[in-house]
Amino acid sequence: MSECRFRVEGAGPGRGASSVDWADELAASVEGPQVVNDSKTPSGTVHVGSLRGPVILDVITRALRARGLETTLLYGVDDMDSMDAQALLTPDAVERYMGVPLAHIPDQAGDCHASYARHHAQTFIDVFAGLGIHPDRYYWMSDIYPTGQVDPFIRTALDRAAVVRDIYRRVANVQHPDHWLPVGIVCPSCGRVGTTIASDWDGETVAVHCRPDLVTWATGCGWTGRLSPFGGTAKLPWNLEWAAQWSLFGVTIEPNGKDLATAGGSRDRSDAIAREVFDREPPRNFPYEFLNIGGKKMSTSKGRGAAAHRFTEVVPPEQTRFLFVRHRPESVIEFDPEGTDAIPRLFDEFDRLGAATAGREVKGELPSGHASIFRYSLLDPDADVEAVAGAFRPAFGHLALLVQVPGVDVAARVAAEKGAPLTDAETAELATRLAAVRAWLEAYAPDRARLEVRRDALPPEAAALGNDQRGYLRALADAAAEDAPATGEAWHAAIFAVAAANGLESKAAFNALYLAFLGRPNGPRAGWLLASLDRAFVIDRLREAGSPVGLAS
RNA sequence: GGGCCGGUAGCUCAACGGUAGAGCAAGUGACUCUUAAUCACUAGGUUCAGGGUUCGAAUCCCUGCCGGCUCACCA
Repeated sequence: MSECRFRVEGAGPGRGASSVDWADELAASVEGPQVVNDSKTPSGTVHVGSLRGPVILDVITRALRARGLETTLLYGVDDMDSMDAQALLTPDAVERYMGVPLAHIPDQAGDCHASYARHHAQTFIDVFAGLGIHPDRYYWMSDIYPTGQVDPFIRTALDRAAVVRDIYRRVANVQHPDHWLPVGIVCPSCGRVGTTIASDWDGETVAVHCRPDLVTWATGCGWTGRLSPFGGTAKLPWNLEWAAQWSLFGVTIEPNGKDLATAGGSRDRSDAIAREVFDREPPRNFPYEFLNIGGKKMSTSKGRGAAAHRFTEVVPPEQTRFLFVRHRPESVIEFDPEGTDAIPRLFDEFDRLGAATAGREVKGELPSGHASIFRYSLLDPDADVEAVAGAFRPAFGHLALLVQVPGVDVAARVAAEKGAPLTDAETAELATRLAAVRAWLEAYAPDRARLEVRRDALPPEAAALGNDQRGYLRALADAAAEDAPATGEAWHAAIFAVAAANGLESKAAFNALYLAFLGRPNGPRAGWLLASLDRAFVIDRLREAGSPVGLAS
């Protein structure tokens, strides 16, 4: 099954190209109306990496339209492909449905979808929509075949079967038997398509045998007979189906992932079939690389790289788009969100390019084409880029700290940082980021990003406290016992007052407090942190941490 | 075995024929001071190796090494 298929010919973007120049260069190199196409087998969960193709597709479409070219974006669902992975089926369904077209398998989730294929296609359609990717039309091969639109291509493929076999042998080094025909009949007895083999084309019908041993992953029922391959009783094998789609829909540009782009791979075969069997020049190709997680291919079974819908819960749409847009398509993207600050950095870089796009001065060098990168990352293709870029965006890392401090009015703090009330758009952006921050802390954040008051016992890290700091903590405990500070401000004042009275630098004072309560040398606003805790606990902990060396437990 | 991408500072990457640079991390200091903030400064590189082309190579060519993905059955 394909991850997804997509790739620009001759040229991915050349070296030295600006980061989004690849899309603009492609747009500049074509003339007339364009049809951009991709299709996917709806076989299961969508990984984050499989979003790269759709994002590239969408950026290309936007670039073409920006140039004023009439452009249609198509997305196909190859739901006549047969089920070939047991793991995707519930155990009781394996026997019955292996080898059956995905469109003919009941929805395993039992949530009202018409079929297995519809269920899974819907999940990725939803994810696309969330990323601002809206194909002009989705087409379903299970709908297309019964209309008879594919029949002319099936007929041509059968008439030129020898040419097809030759292409397979020549281009892909795959040797089919001389009687093999390039068509997959849906068995009228058991409904499987992956187990049938057709032969003896007489111009109207083919001989069909549903073989128990044709493939290892499914068992045919043994049916034999003759059938017409038209009107939905059959499907073309993948490489021919692909080429037929190009002719059927007039596709002019079709990117594809590098799994298909390899020499002798699917794209080469389909290109040859388009030229030699269907007499049509294949669309412009545009190969793109994958997304690796921690140097490895992503895989949910290895716990790496979440499913797309889960990833997008943490990384909002525009940052997800940005992740893909800012790298050239032919470069592998290395991204490891697990236990790293990769996600906060992604936000920081997005914000930096936004600030630069708004004309503000930013630190560091900017990638070439940074304004385009920012623009193509936005959800709305018609957004007012200047206005969006100029909006205030609180730093992800800072929010991650604020949300963990009890009693903080985050919105007020953010407005204070901005120095002005937030606009409606900024308030909405803040809400989005807060949700992302919470999800990140829950799912990906490294431990060092998490704050936790060590209520159960004095953190071992507190052993590093110096005697001056211990004295300070004891003095603060005494002061707190006497004055009973109740508010963050009162605690704050007490922290400074006691530090001054003990001749301790405030930096060392805060350091002592963080070690005593959090087991780390820094943290959130200490006065407010202490005020949020039970006072008796605070005083006990101050005394415990303040015990002279040797007496501390 | 074939194809593609890559190997530049601790990490992520940029320079793509003209003096090797950023961000983050690290270190120092400042802010009469909350601190994962901000600011200033510092340090850190035989650009994987070896040949070649060139006035000049991280960059172009060849060879090799290393890493990753991918294809070779189906889709």
